[in-house]
Amino acid sequence: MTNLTTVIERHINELLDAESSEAVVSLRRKELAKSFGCVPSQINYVLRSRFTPEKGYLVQSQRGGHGYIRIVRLSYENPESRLEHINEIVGEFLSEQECKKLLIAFQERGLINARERLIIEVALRRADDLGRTEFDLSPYKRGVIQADMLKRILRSLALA
Amino acid sequence: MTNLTTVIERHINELLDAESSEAVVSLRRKELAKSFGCVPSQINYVLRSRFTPEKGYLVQSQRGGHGYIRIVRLSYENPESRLEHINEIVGEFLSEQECKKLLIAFQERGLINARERLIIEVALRRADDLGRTEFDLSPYKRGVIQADMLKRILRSLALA
DNA sequence: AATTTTAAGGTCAATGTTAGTCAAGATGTA
DNA sequence: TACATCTTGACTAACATTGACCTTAAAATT
Repeated sequence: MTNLTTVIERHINELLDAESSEAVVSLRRKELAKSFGCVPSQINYVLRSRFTPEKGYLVQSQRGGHGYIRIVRLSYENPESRLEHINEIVGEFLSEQECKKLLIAFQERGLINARERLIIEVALRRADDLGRTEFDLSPYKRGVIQADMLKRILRSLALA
Repeated sequence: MTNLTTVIERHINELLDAESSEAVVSLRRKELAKSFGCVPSQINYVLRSRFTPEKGYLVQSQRGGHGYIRIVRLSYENPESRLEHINEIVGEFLSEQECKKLLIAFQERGLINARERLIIEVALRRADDLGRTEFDLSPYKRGVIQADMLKRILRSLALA
């Protein structure tokens, strides 16, 4: 028994997979909620928590009569857009938890595999540990170093 | 009478061994703790001390309803068994050039691939750069840090 | 054309259910 | 003894679900 949010997430992903060309899907919030037996705002929660930019999605919507929710799965095919995307989602500072989340998301998107994730986690952990135990850096400064190192690694992969 | 942490560690490893294909296991923290008659946070201690990326494990978790802890084992072989060999090859100190040579050799032996080598090079170079520009470390000290980080990464991959 | 009605979607706060953190104390070990 | 490792529990943070109330856009009416 998995949670509803994940079930709805999978359903939307199936719809996207079925779109051979564009990977865009349009939904009616109320209908989707009804078919899963939940309140409409649950759909917003699914979108907010699962179809985020760092997971590679764009969400557009319109209210009123003939309203809709449109979900786009972005591909970032050319190196330029991948670099831009990486800079955008990693940002200037990353906590250890945020780092892990991002790496998991990247693995789920197929941008890195498990071994690569392992290497990156070990390197970042060591850098963080050195910063804490050897150089007495503040959590913020360490977060900046982590974000910086992660960006460099991801950028090098994006161009490879 | 061995300690609880080790007992729980063995239990999780048995669960991983039972997974024939992918060594992945999902747990409920509270249930596991209950079955061993300990507080839930003991499970976190087991994970933090025994299932680290340095030992070849990746841990993901989710809180809230239907929460879980998922453990992935990437290297079956106990990294400790090959530790001396890695220590011997890498040594206590590594110049940037020696690093590159070593990584190329590893790639040629098929122990890592081009992407993995790239990740490692970027991480080591960044660590070296930080040591030089931010902390004014001597070349020797930086070489020690590089060697240390490389050894940790190689151990995590349980390379030959 | 302006106003009202209707039909969408959005926001937010309350609640319940997990897991994580941290530090103090207990136990084991050199 | 001194140091490291283990154990515990109080407190914190994150995630999921729900519903009351808000905003927007199109259609209908005046």
